[in-house]
Amino acid sequence: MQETLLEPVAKPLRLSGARRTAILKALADPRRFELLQRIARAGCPLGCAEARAALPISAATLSHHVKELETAGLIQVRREGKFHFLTLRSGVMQGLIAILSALDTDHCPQR
Amino acid sequence: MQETLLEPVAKPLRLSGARRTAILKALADPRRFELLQRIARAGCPLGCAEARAALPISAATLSHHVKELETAGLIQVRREGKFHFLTLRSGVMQGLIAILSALDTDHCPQR
DNA sequence: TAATCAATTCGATAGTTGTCGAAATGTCGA
DNA sequence: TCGACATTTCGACAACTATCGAATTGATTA
Repeated sequence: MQETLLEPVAKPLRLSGARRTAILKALADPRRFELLQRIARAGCPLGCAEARAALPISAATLSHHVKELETAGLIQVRREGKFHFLTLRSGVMQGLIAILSALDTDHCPQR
Repeated sequence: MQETLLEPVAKPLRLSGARRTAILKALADPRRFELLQRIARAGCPLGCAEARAALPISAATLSHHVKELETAGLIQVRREGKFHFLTLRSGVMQGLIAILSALDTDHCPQR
């Protein structure tokens, strides 16, 4: 791995089938999606307190969703003492988009 | 990526939040995803018999998945007498990709 | 009309998941 | 060390979903 760290936009990652499914499942929950949108719009590292204020869910549930997003590799969690900060991992999203595009571009000449 | 002239790719649809969730849920099942890939690669209208041969599931389960994909608007089912033929609705996928791209392009300057 | 085949619906079941409150863990400041 | 605060884990529960076999609907053909 070389110079990827400060890149705002990473290259599309190659995703396995299992990973693809995990990501799609993570995205398929409206609260998690909302959370991702907040993170994307936040100027970036989003504190959990802000996240919680944005979503009408308990701390336990938020923790659950954050873990799902982290496990799927969609976000990165920077843990600084008491607080956690959430950022997107953009290469993953690009990888997913690449897969979805392939579904579309193989389009048929309609019989 | 070169801009395409030959493909019957539709314009991206604008998707509501509920629709987006329905689509992501539909995509998040591995069998449904596999089915979509088959349809995409098939040269197009895919018969249910072929679909069934490709997936290790019962007719009842296939019927269930086809309905899910149809309800989400990802595929169109042309019913001709005894047989049904499946085709992609490509505008929907483009719409989803547009939404997912938005998640990514708002990327932060990694403070 | 009867038999046959494709697909759907029904009913049941097992597994998954979103949610919470309560308890536990971990961090920081006084 | 103590207490306040942030987050996680635990245990439980309700809702949802993928799956199947059996029964059903609907179309084609003998």
